Order: sequence, then structure tokens, then C-alpha cells
Amino acid sequence: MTDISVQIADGEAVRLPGGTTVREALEKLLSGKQRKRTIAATANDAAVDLSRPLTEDTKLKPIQIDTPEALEILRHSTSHVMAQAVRQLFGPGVKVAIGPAIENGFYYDFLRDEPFSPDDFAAIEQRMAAIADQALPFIRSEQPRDEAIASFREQGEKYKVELLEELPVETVSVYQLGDFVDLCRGPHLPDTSWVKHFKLLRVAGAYWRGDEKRDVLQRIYGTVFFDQKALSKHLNHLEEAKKRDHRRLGKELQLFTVSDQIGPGLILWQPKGAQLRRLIEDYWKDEHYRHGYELLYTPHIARQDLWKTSGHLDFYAENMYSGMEIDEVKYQLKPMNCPFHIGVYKSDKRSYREFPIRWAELGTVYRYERAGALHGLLRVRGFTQDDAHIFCREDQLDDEIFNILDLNLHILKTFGFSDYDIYLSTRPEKSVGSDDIWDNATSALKKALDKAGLGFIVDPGEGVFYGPKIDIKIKDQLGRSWQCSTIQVDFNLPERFDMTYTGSDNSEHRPIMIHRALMGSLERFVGVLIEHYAGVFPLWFAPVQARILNITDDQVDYGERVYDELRKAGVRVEKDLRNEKLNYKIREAQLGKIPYMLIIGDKEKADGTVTVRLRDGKNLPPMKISDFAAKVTDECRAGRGL
RNA sequence: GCUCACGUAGCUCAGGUGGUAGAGCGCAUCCUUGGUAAGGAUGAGGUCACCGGUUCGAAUCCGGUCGUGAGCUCCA
Repeated sequence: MTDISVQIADGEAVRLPGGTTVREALEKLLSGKQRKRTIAATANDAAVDLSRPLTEDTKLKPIQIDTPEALEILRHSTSHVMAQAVRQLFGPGVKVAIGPAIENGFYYDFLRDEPFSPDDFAAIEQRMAAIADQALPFIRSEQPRDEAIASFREQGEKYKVELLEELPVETVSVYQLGDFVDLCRGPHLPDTSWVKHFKLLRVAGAYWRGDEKRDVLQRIYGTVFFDQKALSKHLNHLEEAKKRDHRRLGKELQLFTVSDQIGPGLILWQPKGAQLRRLIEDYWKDEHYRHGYELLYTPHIARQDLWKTSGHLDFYAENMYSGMEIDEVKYQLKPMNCPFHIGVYKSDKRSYREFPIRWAELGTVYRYERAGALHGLLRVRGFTQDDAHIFCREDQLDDEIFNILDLNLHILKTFGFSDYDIYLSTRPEKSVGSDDIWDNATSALKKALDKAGLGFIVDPGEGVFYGPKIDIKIKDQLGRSWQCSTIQVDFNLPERFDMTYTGSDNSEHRPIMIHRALMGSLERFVGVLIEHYAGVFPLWFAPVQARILNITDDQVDYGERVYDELRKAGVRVEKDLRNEKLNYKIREAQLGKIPYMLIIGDKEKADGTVTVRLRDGKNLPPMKISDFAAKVTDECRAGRGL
């Protein structure tokens, strides 16, 4: 074979005999230290194994262990190691499906009659460790597709056969790991010795190819890192997420509950949760009023005909609850608020002079969610949207969207979210309206994002049937994303409801409608807030701001007085005047994550003061009751960005 | 909805192979009156999710219902 030229990045090209492997080439081009960190490479931008022979002039880029690419390869390879371990332990009767790397680890899907249980994990992990100790090489080979199909068919690997039959290529690659051969594109680690720091996490059902009509497989999830420190860090992260679980904290802090008797996905707000919610709602209403919105209230049910007109029965019926009959007329529970706002719009003849009309409502809607999708506050069947609809002329669209975006980010920021990803979803296949009007609306959304200096990701074809939309996914303290805000342009409903306004030309025109929700739903938003703050809420929306703790029974009367005074001053205060030791009361207040503990003993009683203990254990000097109330008021104003 | 697991006092959980229930926390009463993360004693709480079956006998075994949890696009 003739010589080829091999080059790393801008480095010097070297001439090597054709057929030289990547590993051999790197020996010529990299220091030993660099080579040790290299587990694969890209050759002319295609990811390859170190064992791959080079047959043409190549630009090589080593993939080294501190990169995301390397981690992905490690995870993918580890899934193969797990599959091999499972096969060794449970025999060839277990059929393998797919085993990719995913965001924080990997999984492999198996078909097996017996269920795996987490108790099996220890054995599988042990076997995996044994495989790692053998430093088994991942041996790549190519074979004609037909041959591969025949071979996998013989082994009864029906999933592999199906995958192969759909591959539009002549030649496929397979990897051999000991006695386990798997169809795989690669690349893989050079050998299994890298697979040291892993952990199997859970097992769950998954459909073959995500299709619920097809086989149910067992999916084992795991994670792996190049070093123990990173693995520990990730496991701690999972622990931390568990501690912040809003369902646990919601119970501990007595915020909300769900009851079998009442029904799944239906939230009961306990007093403290209701207080928290009220504070959010009040802030939201004030802020909307300040930004030119009017508030509406609308009913929970409407005649079925309304939902025919709106198109919900055509496009949304599977999410709606079946109707009820009232005086022989059919009614249905609302899944959205928009038709009601249109009802308000149509209560009067509208002029262009009124525009833009901005109407907001905390509207409670009901939607059918699959039983398996329900999750605490984050996925429910009855929830309150912080909804608003804006009716405007086309020439007002740009400004309105910009203003919404501005208010949106302002409100999120006040709640402590300033990190987010923004998505712009464009026209889906099944949709209404002309191309022109879609283009206009989409460009209005784009323009607003540009004007606000916000980067965004285009989600092609993911718009709603009636118009394009902007979605904002906020990131919490742990870096997890939550979809809350959405801004949607709609030219369908104005048409369906024959909405009009009188223009300056004294003729009738069609308004444009914008739907938007900032927090998404109160339920979900509170759930996200709980996890974001781990239940340690900022003073301004902490359901309880202060708790009075007396030292002995001698200060009970004084405690009652402090309580009355602070409550009258608008401080959300509780009293713990029980006959218990101070340590005990402090512990309980601390676990209740209450911002201020007001300690009163004989000194405070004599001076008319309270000693303030903070959540971090520090004390403020004693202060007058009225001074404490003023301090709380000030801090709340600051918290609300006033 | 589907797969698997789970459902015992208000909460967190124990209860090999069937013989009618237990702990800690919380709650109540009493003792104690103690200055910065759990003082002590006594006591009240349970149709063992619900319905049915097997059995002399079921929290325990079987079936069903309800509920909860994990997961169900991410290219071999």
C-alpha cells in the first residue's frame, strides 16, 4: 500500500505506510502522556477506534478523556459491557435491543421473561467489574449486511435483525467483546479497562422503539465516569435532587397534598402552600396591572358548542373530560381559557382605538393526562394557568411580543430564575392559515427575540396548529430545565369566532391574538420553586416569615403580644409558646426553614424587643417589635424588585 | 395507557415459611421552666388501600379494583 499523510490539527504532517492504525499514528504524533489520555479519535471528522487502519490522507483529532465526546464513548462502551455481563449471568435467552449513551449515563434494553430487580444489580456490577479487569479489547470488524442479518437471525436476536434490515448500507460493523458480538457503529474504547467507575441506577420498562404497540423491554439505566471523583459528584447530585424533591418537601413543609379519595393529579393546597400561592398570585396580578393588563375571571365549564367553534373538539378532544348535561344542553370542563376571553371580547363592539387589549386571568383548567404521566405538582390534571390574551393589530404585533418577553423575563428574574433556554417553534405539518401570515408571525417572534438580545434554538415544525410560539425553559439551581413560559401567536381563533374590530377606515378587520403564560401553571411553578430553593424560600414569598420562640412560660403573655402586633403589621408570623426547651423549638423552626426566629426571654420582655435568629444560625442584636416589622416590610419590597 | 415495583398508626418504616400487629417521630396529659438544632414519664391512635377467593384461620397466599413510584424519541 502506498504511503499516506497524517496530520493532527495544524501540526506537521507525517508520511506513514497505508494501513497504519490510528494508535500507531498517534504514537508518532503525540507524547506518551497525551496518548494515555486518548481513547479514540476523529479521522477526517469521522469518529473512529484507535485500532482503525488508515488508508488515505487523514487529519486526526484525538478524543481525550476530559471531553464530552470521550464520555459518550465511555458510556456507550459501558452499556456493551453491561450487556455482556447480563448475557453471561442470565444466558443467551436474554435478547438485546439497543444500548446508547444518554445525557447522564447509558442504558441497555433487554428482552427477558423474568423481571430484573435492583437486587440483580450487585451481581451484574460485579460481573462488569470482572470484565473490566480482563481489559477485553473491543474488536471491530465489518461484514456484508446480509451476512450479519443471517448471523443475528441464527442467534435469535430479532431486534438486531430488524435494525439491520432497515439499514440502508451494504456493509455494517460489529464489535466483539469476549464472546459477545453486537451490531454497533462505534467507536468504542480500546478495551474494557476504562470501565471502572460505574453504577447501575434503575430498571424500568420501555417499548421497543418507543412504540407502545410493540414488545415491552426491560431497560437498565446506569452511569459511568472516567474517575471516581466525577462519579461521586454525579451520585451526590442525584442525592441532592432527591432531597429537593418537591413532593417530599411539600409534605414536610405542609404545602400541598393529594388524596386518593379526591383523585390523582388534583392538588389540595394546605394553608402554607395556599399562602405561598397567594403571594405569588398577588405579585403576579400587581405586576400585570402595572404593565397594562386588565384582569378577568371566567367560569370552569362552557357549552359544548363553544368547544366545537374553537376547534378544541377537533384538535384537543383527547385531553378534554367528557361532558355533562345541564337542562338538556351539553357542557364541558375547560382545558383552556382562550374561548372565554374571546367571549369577553365579543361582549362589545371593538375599535382599533382600544388596542392593544391585554387581558390576564389565573384560570383553572382541566386536562386529561395519562395516569403514568402524573407527577406531584409538575404534571397534574387540574391546574391554574397564569394566562393572558392580547388582541392587537398586525402593526402592533412586534411591540406586544417584545413587551411580553420583557415582562416574562422580569417576573422570572424576580423569582430567582435568570438562566434559561429559549425555543422558537415553527409551522407544523398539520396547521391552519396561509404561509404569509405564518411568516409574519414567525418573524415577529424572531424580531422580538433579537431586539431583546436573546439567543434561541429553532424547533422546526413544533409550533401549535394555530400559530408559531416561543417557549422558555428555565434552569434551576441544579441546572435542570423546566418548561414554563410560552408565547403563542394565533390567527385561527379570531377567524373561527369571527372576531372583528372597526379600523380607522371605518371598516371591519380581524384582530391578531396572542396567548401567553409566564409561569405556565401555578402548580408547576410552585413545584419548580420548591426544588429550586430546596424549600428555603426568599423572605418575600416565604409562607411563614417568622416564628416566636419563648424561653420559659414567663414570656407567654409577651409572646402573644408580639404575635398580635406583628400580625397586624402584616408580618406572616407564627408562635411556638409551648413548654419546651429553646433548643427543641429552634430545631423545629430550622427544619421548617423559617427565615426569622424571634427569641424572647425575660430580657426581651423587659425591653419590648425580640432577638432575631437567622436561618444560618447567626443572631441579630435585639430590636423593637416595630423595627422588626419594618425590616421585614423593607426586605419584601426589595425582594419583589420594588 | 403499558411494564416492573410498592401500598402496615398523621409521618418514616419493622413485621422468615399464614395463627387476628410493632418501633421512632408527631399528638395528648403530667413532671420539668431550661438562652440558640431533640429533657423525662404516662397515654391515645391501626377495618394492615379496597373488594373477592383459598384456608379451621390471611397484613402475610391467589385474583381483581384503586392509588403511588421508576420509566416508555434520543439512531445498531
